[in-house]
Amino acid sequence: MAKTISKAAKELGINIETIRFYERQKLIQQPPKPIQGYRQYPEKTIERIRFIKNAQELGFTLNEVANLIQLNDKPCAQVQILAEQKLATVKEKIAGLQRLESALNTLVSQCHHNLDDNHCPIIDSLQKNL
Amino acid sequence: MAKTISKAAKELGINIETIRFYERQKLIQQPPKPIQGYRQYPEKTIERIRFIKNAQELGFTLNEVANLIQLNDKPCAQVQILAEQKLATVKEKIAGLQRLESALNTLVSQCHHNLDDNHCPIIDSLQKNL
DNA sequence: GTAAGCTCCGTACCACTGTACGGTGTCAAA
DNA sequence: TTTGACACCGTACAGTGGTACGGAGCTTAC
Repeated sequence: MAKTISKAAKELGINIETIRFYERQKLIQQPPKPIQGYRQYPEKTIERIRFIKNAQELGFTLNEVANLIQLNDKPCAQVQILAEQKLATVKEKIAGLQRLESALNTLVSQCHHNLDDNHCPIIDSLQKNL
Repeated sequence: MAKTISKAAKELGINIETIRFYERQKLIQQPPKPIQGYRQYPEKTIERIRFIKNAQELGFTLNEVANLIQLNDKPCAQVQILAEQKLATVKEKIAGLQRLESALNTLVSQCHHNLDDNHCPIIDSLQKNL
């Protein structure tokens, strides 16, 4: 089940060095070095890296991911509080992105209605004081 | 009309050093140094900085802003394509965050129904593949 | 005309998120 | 048993987006 670092990296589609970096950042645990042979990365660790990558995709920094991961040692009640806080920031992020979405939508549709190809409403609007 | 760097920075609500940084990055042109006195930042330059800041708010990197600036002379259609690409990634991010939101919601409500404080459904789920 | 307060400029530094390098150890196959 | 590939480890460097500092020079107000 467990894999060497390069197999793990390949499966995850990331660089070996990234895995080592996450180890240094304490985002994942470095598997113990066996007396003989290379470190073996268990499926659990690989899943955690996938979790990190997923969270990053969603706009979480590694620091935020670390917080999420630290939920591990705490009693359920505390985990819940942290999860609720996270939920609130997720909601804020969604709201922010939705504002962005509608701003971009407006701009793009202005472009659609624009007949003068040499004059762009997006460029205009970015020059204004919002 | 033109302003010294600190007046410009103040008007824009940014740090003086940020203006200098943009000059070094060639995002704005440094006004010529007069024989006597300090550099004068014309309204056009201030507008461009506003442009940069607005574009950043919309999630464009400085590199993308540089592209946008180069598009200034180009047809609207090309600007539109860039904006649409950005729009697509924003939509993806929103969808991802909404999935996360509902996952967190589920977990939190599971916590609510959980009686054993030493065993947390959220922790269980973090071990899993998202 | 002098002090306070700007500007100028180069350089250094910051956090973040990796990536690369070089020397050495280990493994597996021919 | 030798060879080539991979692992290990520490350290250095990279790109992004700034921020800080220090020693000049210049301006403005008193």
